[in-house]
Amino acid sequence: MYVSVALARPLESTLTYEVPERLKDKIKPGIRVIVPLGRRMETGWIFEILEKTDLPINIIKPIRNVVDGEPLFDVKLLNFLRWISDYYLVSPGYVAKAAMPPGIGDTPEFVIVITDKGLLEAEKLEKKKKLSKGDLVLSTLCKNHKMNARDLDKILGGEGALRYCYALEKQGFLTINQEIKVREDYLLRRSGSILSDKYYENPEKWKEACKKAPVQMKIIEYLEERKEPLPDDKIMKNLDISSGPLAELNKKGLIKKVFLEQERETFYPDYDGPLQNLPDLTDEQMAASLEVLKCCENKSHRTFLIRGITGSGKTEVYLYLCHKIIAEGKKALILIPEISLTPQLFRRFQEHFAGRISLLHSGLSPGERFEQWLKAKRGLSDIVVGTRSAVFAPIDNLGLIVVDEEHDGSYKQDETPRYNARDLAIKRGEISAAPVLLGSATPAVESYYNALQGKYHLLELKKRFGDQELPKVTIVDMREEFKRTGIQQEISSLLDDKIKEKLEAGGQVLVLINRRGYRARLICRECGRIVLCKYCNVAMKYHHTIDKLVCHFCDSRKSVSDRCEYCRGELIEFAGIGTQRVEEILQRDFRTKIVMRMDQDTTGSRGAHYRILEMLRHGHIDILVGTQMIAKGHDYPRITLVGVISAESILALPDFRHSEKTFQLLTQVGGRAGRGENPGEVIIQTFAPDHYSIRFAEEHDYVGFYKEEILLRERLSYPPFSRMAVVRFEGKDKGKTYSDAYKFKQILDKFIKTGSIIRGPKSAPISKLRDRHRIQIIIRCPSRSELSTVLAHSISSAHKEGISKGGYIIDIDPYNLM
DNA sequence: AGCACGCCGACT
DNA sequence: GTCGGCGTGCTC
Repeated sequence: MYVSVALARPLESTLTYEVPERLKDKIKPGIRVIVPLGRRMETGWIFEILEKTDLPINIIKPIRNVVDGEPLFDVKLLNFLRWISDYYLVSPGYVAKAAMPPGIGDTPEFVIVITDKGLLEAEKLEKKKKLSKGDLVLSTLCKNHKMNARDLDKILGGEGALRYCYALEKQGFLTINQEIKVREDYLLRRSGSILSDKYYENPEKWKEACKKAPVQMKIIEYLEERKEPLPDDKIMKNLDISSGPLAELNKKGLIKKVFLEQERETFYPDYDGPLQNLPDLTDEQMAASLEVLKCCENKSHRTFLIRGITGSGKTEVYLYLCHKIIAEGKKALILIPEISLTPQLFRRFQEHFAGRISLLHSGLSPGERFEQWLKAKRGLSDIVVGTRSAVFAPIDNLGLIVVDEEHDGSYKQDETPRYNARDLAIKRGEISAAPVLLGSATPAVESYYNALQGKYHLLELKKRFGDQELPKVTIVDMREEFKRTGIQQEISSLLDDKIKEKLEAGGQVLVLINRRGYRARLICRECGRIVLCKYCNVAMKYHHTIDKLVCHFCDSRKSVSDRCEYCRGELIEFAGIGTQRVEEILQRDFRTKIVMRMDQDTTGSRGAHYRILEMLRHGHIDILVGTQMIAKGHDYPRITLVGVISAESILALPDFRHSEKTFQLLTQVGGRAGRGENPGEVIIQTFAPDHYSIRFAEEHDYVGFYKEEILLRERLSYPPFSRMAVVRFEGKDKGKTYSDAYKFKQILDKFIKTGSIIRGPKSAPISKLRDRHRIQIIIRCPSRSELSTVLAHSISSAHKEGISKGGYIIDIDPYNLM
């Protein structure tokens, strides 16, 4: 009997191990095992049980041990993980690791033991005057015969003691073993006590014996009364004692130690109001819901895209559907971009399903997260709400998956395994035969395109809840403003006036600044155009050292002129302005008002987002200045004005989605205005008022925007029209083949099948490949040793590396990397 | 990833 | 010799 085991190492596939007789009945798919890998031990996940194997028998090693009593992943989830591994070309073990709740882990440890021969050798050292590092290791071990590698490092000061140990092991002076400490308790259990049989055999005798120890007596009486095992910490707390007497009773054998299941206090504010039932839906909402339910009846999987304008009440649709599918005994998974930014959504779910929700996100401690994971695993939650990693939540009988704000970039995981939780959600829905709902006011271009193509079913909510009007949007042309005043102002006179007006009327104001404006892009003061790469349509960065503009996508270069090539206007360096600065200006202009700032600096601590938003809600803030984080879906009725400081700033990012992101941000932040009785207004200040992303946002014309953007993408072969492998070949490869070239080729093959695309400047050695296989060539990598570094830093920092030798570099998922 | 092993150059 | 710094190959 064999098993295929996924290991959290960069291996292309699972490895095969033999199952020893003694472990046979403990083996099931989804269970973790400890296996030898090279000279070390690793924890891996059983993916499959195999009757036989084609591998030569002599290379197969046996499983050392079994970690779990029951599978962590069911078969559907395992298939899901396998698919991800294949699709994103990552090691299956990495995927399994990502799907694990944290805090369940195991720590491998090297243990070094000195041999008799080693002891003899160490004696000789005393005569030696100067000791080498190896000698030091030996003499240290002579004092403590058994040590782990970390402690050895500590004593010797520095790292790498193991290296000397290997040499010494060869000489037979010591042995190196590896042990994995498995946490039996999983964090979920804590130690408890119950009176032992020894006590019950003769209680009176023992009570007598404990007379002189009143505290022990107290414990015995307490345990007798309860007749069930009690957690030690609870006993200690309730009787107000320390652990001493408990240990003493244990020593006498009067109590028995047991493991108990951890009960944990809920960590989020509990909702104790009345539970709400089916929400009242508008005709539009009802029509959308029924479409989805129809799909549920047929048990067919289908992906829906709900395009609902801001304030149209997508949440009601989610809630309605959740009620319906729960009534059928099924469960729902709700994915949200970032919990800290959307406390309101979670609260809505609590109002309906309190007590039956699991909440999973990275802001929780490992223990809290594990608790929530376990609750879902045991089927105690009808609803799981969570951020991207919650797409792996252990839910049996899934009846619905919702991806709220599906366009949001935080669904992308940009560390290995790289994935987009939105796409995974669709796949998971397919595997579970559950409908998937993507919801957004501003869908990703790819999603919208998929809907137009009929791949997703498009549902639209065109009316705002309670017949609120969409805010009136006004663009302030900052070039005019500059010409008129002669000075570069942060706040235009119109915005200033409007703030005054709205505050006087008792409203609140949001001011959005995209802080990521660098000084190193060039913008025309006349026409507002930013210098873009002619191949890639992304902003080029100005490099002072070479006095040239460089494209961070294709590395093409361009000399700098003082004048704009379209209108001969003066080119200036694009200067981003900070939130702090704007906060100061506004505070100066509106002395009596309360101005607050919300950005990375002011929301560093846990719960800071929530605090600021609560202040806003309770009216303790008049003007809130912030970065994109203020744009996310909260709903504050008193906000009547939204100001955007420099709408074009995103356009200066080297990102082919810059137009899309601009349109989305403007639409989203504009949607914050006028959620109450008073209509809202939006003032957009910009140097590029004619840019289509800004123009269509002003007109609330999303169809127009998507049309334009899709045309552009088609022309430039960007997603959704291509899948791109990001590959760079630089210089000669000196006849050497890097082992990663193989990997590269694999990926290449994959992309040939899926139809990739080429663009970018010519690069001789690979041009043939490019013509044949249509690959975009982007990153350069000097050598394999820097491959991981370069990958980790992704495109932009790859350019900082000095380039000498040839090499290949790869990163495969365009949605993730880009 | 992380370890083993080999090669090389710097320094006793 | 010894030590440390790369570069490369391999893990059932």
